[in-house]
Amino acid sequence: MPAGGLGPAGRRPRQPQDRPTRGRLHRRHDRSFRDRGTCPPLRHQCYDMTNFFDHLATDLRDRLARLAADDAIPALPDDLGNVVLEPTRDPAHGDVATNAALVLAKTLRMKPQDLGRRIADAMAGHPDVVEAAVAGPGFVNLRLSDGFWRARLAEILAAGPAYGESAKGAGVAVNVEYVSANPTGPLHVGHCRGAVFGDALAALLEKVGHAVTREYYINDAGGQVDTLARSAFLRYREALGEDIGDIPEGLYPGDYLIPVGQGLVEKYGDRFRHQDESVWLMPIREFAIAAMMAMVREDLEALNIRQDVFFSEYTLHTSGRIDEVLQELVDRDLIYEGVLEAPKGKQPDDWEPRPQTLFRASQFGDDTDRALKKSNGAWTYFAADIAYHFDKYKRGFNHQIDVWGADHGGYIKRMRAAVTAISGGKADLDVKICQLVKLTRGGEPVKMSKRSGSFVTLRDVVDEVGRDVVRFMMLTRKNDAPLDFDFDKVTEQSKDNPVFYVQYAHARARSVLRNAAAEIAGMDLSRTGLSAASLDRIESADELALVKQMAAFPRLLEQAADAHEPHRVAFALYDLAAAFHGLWNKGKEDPSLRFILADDPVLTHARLALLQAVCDVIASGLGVLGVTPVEEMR
RNA sequence: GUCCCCGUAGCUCAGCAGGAUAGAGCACAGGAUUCCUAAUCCUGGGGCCACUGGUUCGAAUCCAGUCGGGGACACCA
Repeated sequence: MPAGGLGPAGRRPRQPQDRPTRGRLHRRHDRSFRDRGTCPPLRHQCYDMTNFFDHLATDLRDRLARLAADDAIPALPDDLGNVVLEPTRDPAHGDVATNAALVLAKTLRMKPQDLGRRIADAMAGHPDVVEAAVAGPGFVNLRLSDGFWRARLAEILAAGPAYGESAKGAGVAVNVEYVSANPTGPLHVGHCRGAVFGDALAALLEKVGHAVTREYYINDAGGQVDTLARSAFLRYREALGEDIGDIPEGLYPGDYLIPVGQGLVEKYGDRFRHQDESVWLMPIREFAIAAMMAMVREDLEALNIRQDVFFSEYTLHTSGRIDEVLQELVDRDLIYEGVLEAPKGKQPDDWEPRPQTLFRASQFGDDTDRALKKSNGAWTYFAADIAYHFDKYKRGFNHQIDVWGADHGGYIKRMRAAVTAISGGKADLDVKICQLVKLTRGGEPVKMSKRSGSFVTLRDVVDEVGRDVVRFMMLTRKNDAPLDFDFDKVTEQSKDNPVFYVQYAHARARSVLRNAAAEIAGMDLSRTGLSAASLDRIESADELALVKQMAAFPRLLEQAADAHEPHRVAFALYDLAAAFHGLWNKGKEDPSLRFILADDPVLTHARLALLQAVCDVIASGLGVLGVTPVEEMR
């Protein structure tokens, strides 16, 4: 959809984000993923080797069951759903804590403190637990042995940048549909955010074991592509030597259509020049859409995005698929002819009560029923979208995510309603909304682009600041929060700039490893060599804190994936970078904390292993975001 | 009028499935460099988590309502 007043005459220009992305919202209480039925009540039961919280949680549950079996505590309830084992916020409370005693106290009719003491005693039997204590209102705090943490460090080194991959998703198929911009012009910044978000989310879901399909819905039916065809026809006449003057209101003025006009001349000569629109509209439309989609793919390629499926809306109309799915809804009495009430408040001037073909969306949580046919008899966009989501369902996607622009928020309920209806409640749809990107340069708003005729294109941004910067920056805010993007700031080499900050941490660590290789002869700095280092020499509190932080990374990935929030990965990397920079600078005050110690090659080797692990975790996280870790800053 | 999102430090924002004393950056004040990149780090002041009620062992977090900001509201895509 065009931005900046290019919409069909008489309509309010749409937001820069026409109908871009689409996706799935999964509010915290939306339990679609959690209730897959594959996990027993206690959280994170389906565990993976790298998420040690799972191991401990399993162990906790076993020990609770044993306590009950030994009559040390009353019988447990079936559902331990609220019992969690999580990292402590304050290191003074140990490494991990469980609320088991607080949650179970009431049903077991015990005082939280008493229950907590039994749990603590039981957990003290775990070989890695060096301290188990009841604290506060009844938390059980556990401190884990240094050896336990060193084992996690070894795991990171063994996994490398693959660290954090898990089987939690169990190969369950998820369809992520994103970008889905109308094929009427180049992608703009709004699409850019949705593109990066969707792609990172897809990668995140893959990382935790889902079978992900990345998809793009081509809106190649309807009035906008006709407008595109007319705009291309104008450029066609121009390519034939006509002076077309200014582009009339209502047509797309962008320069990007000039080569399309030339291409049309190459293909068709002057055959259409004096023909009626009814003759040239379809062939030119087809040609122009193909050209636009080629351009869109190039733009996405610039961000390293390659989607698996490009699905044409037009084919839904021509293949009878819409009639097919709607017939199913008719059979279930979910479609009727009726008259909608006029919306209150802002009423359209041309409103007239009229019988329409309506879908009973209100039976599935929508605010009102929704129209499926336009006044001219054609299907509405929504009707086609139902068929599209039905198609996805039939292709085996019980879990669907759409990533959309902010202006499509009002469309979410009906689409979710439709997915529920067409799947008989078997499929879920989460729609993720991406808020606007505010582009600035030195604080001043940036709005125009020559190439597009109005909006700043995705290409403008990527070409100027680079793919990695764009990708990272787009994820430094939660998707539903507006994002400021300042051309000057994002390329600045300072702590202000999170991209730089994280990349610098990686580069710094790599730099030490390179220097070590040059300075210290005979040390094996290969991954296997570092894995064989004497990790028991990692013993300072700061170093172990860094290890603990990295060991929490797989869990963070799982949680970010469950919440469909890839931005959490970006924030985690920032935190890890901060911890690393902090450790680094301690070496300035206290030289014994430096990584390279000429007089202690064994300790040096161990610390270099730690350094390699930092690189691995950063690389792992950046990999999810689609950002390349750098070896050095330039 | 209805629906959705948002409201946390002066500013921009995190806050992990309800958890213990609410965090970071910027800005402000002070400090650290014979050193593996000071492109960094450390310390400090700063908070009615918009408001009111509710749920409970416990609420910034969940629920209801109020106020304030943004967005969307037949047939467009």
